[in-house]
Amino acid sequence: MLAREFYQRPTEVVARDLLGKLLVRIYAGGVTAVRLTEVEAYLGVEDPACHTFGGRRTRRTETMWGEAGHAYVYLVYGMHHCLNVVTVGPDRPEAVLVRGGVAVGGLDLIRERRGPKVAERSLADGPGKLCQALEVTRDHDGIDLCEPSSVLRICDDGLRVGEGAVKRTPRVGVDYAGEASGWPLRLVIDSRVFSSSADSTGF
DNA sequence: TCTAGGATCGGCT
DNA sequence: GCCGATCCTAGAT
Repeated sequence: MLAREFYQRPTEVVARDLLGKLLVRIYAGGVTAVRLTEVEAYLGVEDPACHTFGGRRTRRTETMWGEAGHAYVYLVYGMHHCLNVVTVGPDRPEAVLVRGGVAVGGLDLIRERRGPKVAERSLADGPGKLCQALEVTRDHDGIDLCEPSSVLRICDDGLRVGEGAVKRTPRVGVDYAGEASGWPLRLVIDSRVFSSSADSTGF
């Protein structure tokens, strides 16, 4: 399990280092896990795309104003949840949006949540899908990812993601943010590198 | 109170 | 590629 210090670093560094890590969900029915392949950095009060831009502090965003290493979960479009991890520290309301990953553990349980017809690579390749796959809801807003008993945690299993494997692009769905919508704060790695047939070049 | 719009997804063309 | 679903949040009145 990643320690608090991991999250207390600059948001872009945390985002970069989250790629390849395991997001693990522990619940009554078992354990599921997703390896993270897509994240976005949201840089707080100076970032027009961020929920806390300009110092906005509301009931929804309260978790972002707290300690690093906690989960910030909110509802978008009235029906999908989005999971973020809070970074930096108190009164620096920044976060990394977890946009997608590859299901690697508890596949049967994930399929129960996502449906039997969904292609394996599509089980968690979007922020809403990932939350559905791991049964993450607003009930988890504010939980501590560093607490040993936490039902949601992020682990390092030793996989190393080489710099050459990381692609940087503008963030998705933030056209309203003007110039900031073009900032290259979305980080992705090719999920195919995790298939058994791929070689490990670049890692 | 009221209202506009959203850090998405899946089905249909 | 387009479009509707669906409801909460934030900001305005």
